[in-house]
Order: sequence, then structure tokens, then C-alpha cells
Amino acid sequence: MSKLLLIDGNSIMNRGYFALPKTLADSKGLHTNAILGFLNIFYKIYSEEEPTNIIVAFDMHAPTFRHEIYKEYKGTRKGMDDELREQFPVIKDILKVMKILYVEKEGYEADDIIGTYSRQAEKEGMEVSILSGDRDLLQLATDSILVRIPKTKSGQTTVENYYAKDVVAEYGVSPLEFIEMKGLMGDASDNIPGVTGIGPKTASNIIQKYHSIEAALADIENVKPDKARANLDAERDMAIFSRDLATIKLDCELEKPVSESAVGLEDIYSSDVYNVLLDMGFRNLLKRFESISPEEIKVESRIEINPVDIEYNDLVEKIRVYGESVKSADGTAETIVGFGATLNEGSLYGAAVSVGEDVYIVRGNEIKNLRKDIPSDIKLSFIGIKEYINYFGLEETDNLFDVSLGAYLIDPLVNGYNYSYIASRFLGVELEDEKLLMGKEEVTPFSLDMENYRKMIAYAAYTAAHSVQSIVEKLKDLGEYDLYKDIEYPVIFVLNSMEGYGVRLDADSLTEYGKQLDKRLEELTSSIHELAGDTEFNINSTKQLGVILFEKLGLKSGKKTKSGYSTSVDVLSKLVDEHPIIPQILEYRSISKLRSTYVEGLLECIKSDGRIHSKFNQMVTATGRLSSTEPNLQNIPTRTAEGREIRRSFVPAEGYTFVDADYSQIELRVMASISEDASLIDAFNSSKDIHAITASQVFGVPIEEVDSTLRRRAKAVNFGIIYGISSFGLGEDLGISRKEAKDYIEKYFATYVRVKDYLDSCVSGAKETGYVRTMYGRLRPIPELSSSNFMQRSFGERVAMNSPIQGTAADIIKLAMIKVWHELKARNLKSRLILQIHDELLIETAPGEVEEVKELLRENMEGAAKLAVPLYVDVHTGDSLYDAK
DNA sequence: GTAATCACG
DNA sequence: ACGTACGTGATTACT
Repeated sequence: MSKLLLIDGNSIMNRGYFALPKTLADSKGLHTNAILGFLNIFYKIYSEEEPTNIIVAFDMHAPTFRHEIYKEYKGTRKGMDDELREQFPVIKDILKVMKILYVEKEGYEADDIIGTYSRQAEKEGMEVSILSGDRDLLQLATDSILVRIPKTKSGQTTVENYYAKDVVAEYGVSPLEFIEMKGLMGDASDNIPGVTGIGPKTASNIIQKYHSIEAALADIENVKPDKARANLDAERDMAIFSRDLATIKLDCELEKPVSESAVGLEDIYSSDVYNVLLDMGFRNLLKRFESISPEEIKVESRIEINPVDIEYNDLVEKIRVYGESVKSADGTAETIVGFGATLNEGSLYGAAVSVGEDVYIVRGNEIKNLRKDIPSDIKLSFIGIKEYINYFGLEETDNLFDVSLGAYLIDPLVNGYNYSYIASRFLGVELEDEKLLMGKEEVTPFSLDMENYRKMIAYAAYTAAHSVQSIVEKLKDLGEYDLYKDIEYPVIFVLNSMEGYGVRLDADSLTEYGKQLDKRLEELTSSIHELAGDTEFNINSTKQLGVILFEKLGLKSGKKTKSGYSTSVDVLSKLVDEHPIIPQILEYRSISKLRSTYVEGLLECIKSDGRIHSKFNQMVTATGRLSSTEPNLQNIPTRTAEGREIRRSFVPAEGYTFVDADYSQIELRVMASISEDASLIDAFNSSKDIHAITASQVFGVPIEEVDSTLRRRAKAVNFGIIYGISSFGLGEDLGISRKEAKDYIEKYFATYVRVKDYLDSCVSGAKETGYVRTMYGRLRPIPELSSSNFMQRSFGERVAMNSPIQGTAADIIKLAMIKVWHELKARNLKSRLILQIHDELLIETAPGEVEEVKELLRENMEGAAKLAVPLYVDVHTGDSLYDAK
């Protein structure tokens, strides 16, 4: 059966325009956000429905419009933004390339065109669905015509579907009565006035009773409530006028019949379309093409590389010759060679090296001498150097480049910096995805001659070599080159060294603690089941737990989640006094967490040297912090006594000692310094206890009268400020009303005026440029700021306030790590840096080096940056992580 | 594979 | 009127 998809072009474009950042633009500076928004939703719906026919309707801007008539009548309709207007001719061109029929006609709105076609198609027995962001079109829904409204729900696009019955279910009125309702309540976005004082609620009530405006007018004396009756009576004409404005025409005279709108999969996914989308920079959309018909679509920008096998010695010679040729061609040009391989247990099966336009593949492990065997002025480029440092014996001073690290600094919000992303973004070339090539298959020596594996490493090598120039240029353009050179690049070597040393873990003591936890867990399990009325259930299942607590035991549920009751700590803590089962569940949860994540999880990570070699990832966070995985050593418990016990099992090597140093309030100090707020700077200079002095200054009490409550509140405000404060969040955290919280914030800003100015400038600057920056130049783009969604936008504002602070602190500790690491090396100390936990460094200190290391740590951490306030570190020593804090 | 929860700074 | 603190990762249950 044939199926027609009708699209409200203006409304869907409008939606894209407001939902996506205005900063989106193609190489010529044309805005593309509305176009991208349109195409995203189009492809989503297209792949869902696979319609046989498509028509896109557009408004034609002529003075005969209903809206325009009304504009003259009231003069409020705002013109369209130029940035949006310029995108319409482009989307129409794209639709032409897709061979999709689009219709616009003087005197008609898109609504009317859609209404007319929908009825025609229905008559012809076609299945019809209508896509629009405008709920006005709900009036077109019937038993067989589906109206689909896209909705953004916490960042995710979902589509609400309405047949006639769904309209009734949601609004209590039929699609036709929906028009009557509009007549009463009006629609501000569509400039339909409606009747004064009648909103959706009243309108719905009246229409549910009378079914039409005329019927209500005929019985006007009985219309309720009183106010609505009076207004409706006085504004009879306006009600009818509004209703007629809101009515979509079903009988437009249109030239083209529905039959001319047929369009096939091959039109939508043609190579012409692919090239247009590529040209506009819509890389994400292109992925859809690959899954549709990979071999049929031939694309100019998609390149294929056929690597050539070579012996190692010949490769070295090729590189040397290539280097000479580049030199003679242009005395200043740099020779860059790219490397690609997958390392497995410290050895590789084969490697690809990109030399000029050729890519060579070498088998065996002779390649590990590559850096030493080629001239030092030839740059060796990698995707993720850190993985290869040990294999090649690389050093910081070798001539190296990491393109993925550069790509991260240019856009830190991306999920993974693999070759296909880098090639697409920086070379404008589409390479087959590594996932596509390798699938889930494991790489083994036996699969080495697999065509796909060879291609994959060849692509990686090619990308590594060829994207350096563009990435360096971009880094320089963005003012991030020094950040790369002076911070990120050196940190690679520090992290590699930390990963190599790892941390010693005492398996025996941890196992012993695990047994204690198990015992307690058993007790709690039987006790909880008993308290639940002798019901056995899985306490770990939030679903089952929710049923027990809120249905069986009848406790009142607070927050809800998408799929039922929330049973999170903050909900349960409010119920501790309601039922004895609650504290037991809370204890069960925390013990269970300790056992599975920290006892079992950590034990599994111990390698044969008795140590844990966690990975430090440099290219994950949006702010510039590190992250740690397999296992995460940055979240070892410390806040509760039971959790802290885990730290007893983290111990130094025989004879060694832990020296730990953590920055005191580094983020607040950074904020004081960047904002140049004299009061806050003074506060840091005059007191050791910043929360107490904040309390004193903000609440206007002498410092010696600041009690624990007041201090706690000030501390929460300080945190709130760094997170991008909101009265709601602060109120929630402190358990006070929003109004009180707001009062605190106002007092804080009255005390530290420049802090407020600074935070405001972060937000306004970010709204203008689309990003924020740390003291050391690190960028964080904030696309959420131009969202039309209040929640998204507010999030963007908080991010704009938080990221420069969190990011600058991250920059500073990275600088400290580099200094400390080099200093340990320079002094030939045996002590080693083994852990970084955001504001804290841990050194496993060799016998006899403790005093020197303490001094060295303090000096280099406190001296890492010159701020308007001093940096302080607290230094501790101990024979376990427990004692060293 | 995603959602919920909870560990850390 | 919207529904919230910023940045992470691991485990478990469940689709």
C-alpha cells in the first residue's frame, strides 16, 4: 500500500533553528542549524515509516496570509530571523536533489496545503502521516490520518503520535472540536487572539460541554465560570474570528496531484544527496547512508587506501628518501610520517606507516625501532601516542605528534577520537569506520592477513600523517597550541609513567574485609526480607524494591523516575523514620556497593606484580580533567568510615611510603583569582577557613560567632557558586526553601560583587561565541546555550560558569604533575608519581626520600601557577592510602 | 544497550 | 511554566 508523508516545512525548520546552536554554519558561513534539524528529524521519520510518497509544504510569504492580515490588525507578528530565512532556499534545493516534491502557493499556508493533500490522499486510500512541530495540525487527525509532533525530551528527540482518538485522550475534545477550543483560548505563537481570560483549561471545559463556539454562545447565560461568560459574551466576534483563523483549509486548489510525490529509497540515499550533505558538514547524517546501501553509493570524498607490503629496512629507506624529497622541494616544509597499529599485550602483529601518499604495511616487531631508525627531524604522528610510548621507547623530546589529542582540544565534546572522525573532520575525507571494518571480531595473529585489518591500520596511519597540518593550524587559530605543547603533550608521558607503575593493592586484607561485608550483607538481607513481610525479593532491583516499599508497605513515594518510583538515597533518607526497613536498605546498598565495586572489582584488577594499573584517560572530559578506568581509582571511598576501610588495602611497595598532597580549595581560589574580586581575595589571604569567613562576611556575623550551621550553609553556597548556582539546587542541598536559598545567593553576590560580574560575563561571552575558555586557553563549546529548551539552556549557563573554573584547576594540576614528574627524574629519585585525583597527587616514596619528596611536592604544586591568591597544599604521609589523608 | 544508583573530586 | 546543581566510571537489573 502506498503511504504519504506530509511535512510542515516551516514548522520543522523553525524547530531546528531554535533547537540547535546558531553557531552551526557551513564553510561559506551560511547558517545550517535549521537545515540540519529538518534533515535529522526527516531521516528519523523516513527510516521509521519508509513512505512511498512525500510532500513538504512551505508557507509563502505574501500579504494575503491569515497571519499577515492579522498583523495589520494587531501589528504584533514578528518577522523571521534573517539567519533562518536564508536557510529556506537551501533546504528547498536539497529537497530537489532528493527528488522530493515541495509545495508552496500564494494565498495558502503550509497548514492548508497539508490539510488538502491529507484529505485527497485519504480518499485515494493511502496511509497518511503528517509531521509538524505545530499542535494546530492536530485538527487534521482522523482514525486513519496520523499527526506526528516531534518533542525534545531531556535532549532526546521523541515523536508524539496522534490519531483522532489520541487527541480526545489528551485534550478531551475531538480534532474538530480542537479548532473550537483554539477559537476560545487563542494561540500566542500563531497570533490567534482568542477570548480574553480564557486559557486551555476553561476552553476545554466549555467545548467539552457544548462542542462548538456557536452552541456555547446560544446558551451563553449558562457558561461557566462567570468571568469566561462575561468575556465570551463581550467578544463573540473575536471568538468566531479566532476560530476561523485557526481552521485549516481542506480545499486548496493545488496544481500537482498526490501521485506526483512518489519518491524512492534510492532518491533519498543517492550519492548526490550524500555529497550535498557532506559538503554542508553534516557528518552524522552520513552514517545513515552506510547502513542503507554501502556498495551502491559511490562517493567522491570517500577514499580507499590499498596498503603495500614492505620489509622493515626498505620502509626505513623509503622514509629517508621521502624526507629528502620534501626538503629539496621546499626547504621549510616538515616531513610527517603517520603510524597505525593495534597493540596487543605489548606486541603487534603488523603496522601501517603512511609515507607521502603511500601506506606501507610491515609485519613483525622490528618496527619498534622506527623512531630511532629514521631521521629525527621527521615527525612521527600517532592517534593516541600514550599506547605506543613503551613499545617504541618514545620520549617527550622525540619529534612526535598526537592528532587525537589535538582533535580533543579543538572539540572536547566528541565521544572518541578515532581515525574516521579525525579524517572526516580534518581531512574532509570519509573512511570506512573501524567498527564497520572489524566488527566484533577479535584481532589475532591468524587474522592479520585479513583485508579489513590491513585497511584499518592503513587508514589510521594515513589519517595520523595527513591531519597534523590541519590540526596544528586549527589549534593555533583557536589559541590552543600552547596548551597542547606546554600542558597536554607533556602530560602524555606523565600518565604513561603512572600507568606503568600502578598502585600496590594488598589482596589479603581486602579479601578479609570482603568477608566481613559478606557477613553483614547476609544479616541485612534476611532482616530486610523479614521486615518486608517475609517476602523474598532482590534488594538490588529498584523495580522490585519500589513495589515493596511504596505498594506493599504503603510508604509515600517522593520523586519518580521514567520507569517507576525512585528509590535513591535522597528519597529513602526522608523516610528513615517511617519504617525500620529503610535504614537497613540504605546500609545494604552501601555495603553491597563496597563489596561489588571496591572489593570484588578491585581484586579482579590486580596484575601479577601485585599492583593495579589503571588507565588515565586524557581525552574524555569536557572540562580538561583526567578520567580513570579499569578500574576507576579516582573514586575510592573516603566519605564514610566503612568505605574508607578500603583505603587500608592500598599500600606502597616494600620499604616505600605514601606522600599525598592535595590542593586546598583550588577551584574557589581559581575563581577568586580570575574574577579579581577583592573581598574574596582578601578572604583567602586573611583566613585558613574559607567557608567560615564566607559565612562571616555573607551573613554579617563576626568570624568567632560563626557556628557549624552557618559554616555549613556558606560551604554549600561556595560549592553552588562553582557549579553555576541556582536557588533550586542550593535549596535542595541545604533542605531550605527556594526563597531562602535565593536570599543567600543574593547576599553572596552583594558581598562578592565581582564574582557575580565574572560569572555573568562567562555566560554572556559564551552566548556570543559559543564557548568558554580556561586561563590556559582550553576551550569548551556550549551548544546548549542556544537551545530553545529552558532546561537545556539553563544547563548551558551553569556549564558556562563552571567550566572555566573546573578547567583552569585541571590545567594547574596538570602543570604541577609535569613539574613534579620532571623534578623526580632530574633529581634521580626513586620515588614515583602514581595517582592523580583531580586536586590531589600521590607519590610512592622511596626509603630516605620522604622529606625531599614532601618539599618537592609542595613547592611544585604551590608554584604551578601564579594566581592572585596563594595556592596551598596539604601534605600527608602514611603506609596506606587510609593513613596518607 | 540503557537506566538507576552511588562512589569520588 | 518549564525541572536543576559541575565533572566523572562501575555495577546491577532488565529490555
